Amino acid sequence: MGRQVRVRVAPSPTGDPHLGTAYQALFNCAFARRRGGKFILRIEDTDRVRSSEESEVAILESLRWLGLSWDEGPDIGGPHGPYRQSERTEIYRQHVDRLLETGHAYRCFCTRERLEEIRTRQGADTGYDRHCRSISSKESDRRAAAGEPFVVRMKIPPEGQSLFQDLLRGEICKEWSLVDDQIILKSDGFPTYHLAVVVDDHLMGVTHVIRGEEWINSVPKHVKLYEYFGWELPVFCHLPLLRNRDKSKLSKRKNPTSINYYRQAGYLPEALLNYLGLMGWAMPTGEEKFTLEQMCQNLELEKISLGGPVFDVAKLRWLNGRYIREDYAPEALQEKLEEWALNQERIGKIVPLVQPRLETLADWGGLTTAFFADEVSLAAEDLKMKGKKPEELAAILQMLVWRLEQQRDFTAPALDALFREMSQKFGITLRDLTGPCFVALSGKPVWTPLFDSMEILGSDMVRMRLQRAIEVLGGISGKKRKELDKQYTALFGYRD
RNA sequence: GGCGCCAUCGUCUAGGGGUCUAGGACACCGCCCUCUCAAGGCGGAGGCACGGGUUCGAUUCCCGUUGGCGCCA
Repeated sequence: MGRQVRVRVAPSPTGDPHLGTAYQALFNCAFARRRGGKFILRIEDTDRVRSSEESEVAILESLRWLGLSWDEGPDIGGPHGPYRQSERTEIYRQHVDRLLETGHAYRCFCTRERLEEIRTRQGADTGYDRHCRSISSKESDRRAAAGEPFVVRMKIPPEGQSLFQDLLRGEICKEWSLVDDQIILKSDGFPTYHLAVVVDDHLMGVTHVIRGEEWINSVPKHVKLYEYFGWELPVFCHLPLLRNRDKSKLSKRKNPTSINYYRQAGYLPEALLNYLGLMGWAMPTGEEKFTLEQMCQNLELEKISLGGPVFDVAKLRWLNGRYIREDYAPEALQEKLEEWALNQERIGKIVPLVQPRLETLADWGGLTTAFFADEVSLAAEDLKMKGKKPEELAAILQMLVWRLEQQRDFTAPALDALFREMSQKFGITLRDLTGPCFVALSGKPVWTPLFDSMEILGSDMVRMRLQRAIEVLGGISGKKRKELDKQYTALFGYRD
């Protein structure tokens, strides 16, 4: 039992802080503590287009809110930094050079056109044809020096099979002939996930790679890289994926996945974390309510069950209720409520919005419930847009949700501009567009000013309520969604 | 489509060759408590996907089928 246990969670800062990240973080963190090891937080921001600092900040913030803490990370540093992949490009480049020198990797100069041609010619099943693998290193150096753009690919054995052990699943076997010569360095000089994860995990001394099941298929490549570098393998442990009610991978279309949403919706961090701990795992006693501390004392990775657990909000609500009932004296609960939303700051923002609409002070209650609620009750007949059928309205709302997902500045003036732009592009009036939004967000056609109200509600709650309105309108089929996606791209550019 | 992973009540799970008449929790239903509703207590309905092996005996082990999910395209 030589080395100290070191584990990590490695989120990509490309969007809202996701429940899945919290889930992985929880099991990694608990395992590290159980074994007296270290838990590392690393930011995987090699996707320069999609990564943002706001997202990174939001992720760290929400993990902290949940009560998770890490021993090393971009915010607190540590002996194996930097902990942000974008700051480690030089390290990756050196490692790629090393593979190039030892002949385990090669430069690929193929153009996008050529790659597409291969794809159409060979059909979907086979990947890259290894065309550039035969270029001599002298020739390769010359072309690179001449400034020709290239990516670097790792060499995969043409035949045989890859065998590796997964802590939970035992031996896993995969034919090499089915594995592509994976790109490890992109043309922009940034590494791909596969290289970065291996280099970082090794350099950071990671002993156990505990992550989502979605990565199982890429383990052979990783194992090969460890071999090429001559490094000791970590233990691989692939956890099941959180699921929607229909068993598909948890997604924001079908469930709120943003941790911020749960915070806004009045869930307690300890309850949410506890609930995540119930996904795939159970206390030896069977007790369902437990603290992070108790989980740390009892976690056995081997006991994790592998069927993908469905994230069931109803049970989360019940657990949350137990915490509220059992762990808070009325005074403490009052403090919680203040911390949540019943505070001067939030109420101070709402007062000016309702003042023109109050005839008595008591009108406050009816006018402001939507600010202190999770879902609002919706009547389908109130959700309508002049001259549009329900499914057309649903489509417009869907594109609005997509547009809002990309909106970082969620202040009233910015939302004002966004709505004007959208209504113009849809060829409808601003009023046409805002009408159904009042209903979707407040449950009623009449409310406080939309953009200011949206700012107060926050992006996560707004999107969740719009999403729900779309469902009330009958939802959007898979086929329709694809069409909409195209239409959206034409109007607003790529999303995600 | 190819490959990989997975499979206990609707959902989360316990169990793992005989103790299983398969245990608990959420949700559901009924009763009790009670000024209502919750909460709480008691009870009910509800599950080992299917087919072959192995075995004296499989829900538990092996193989196949089916189904689900994921990854790649």
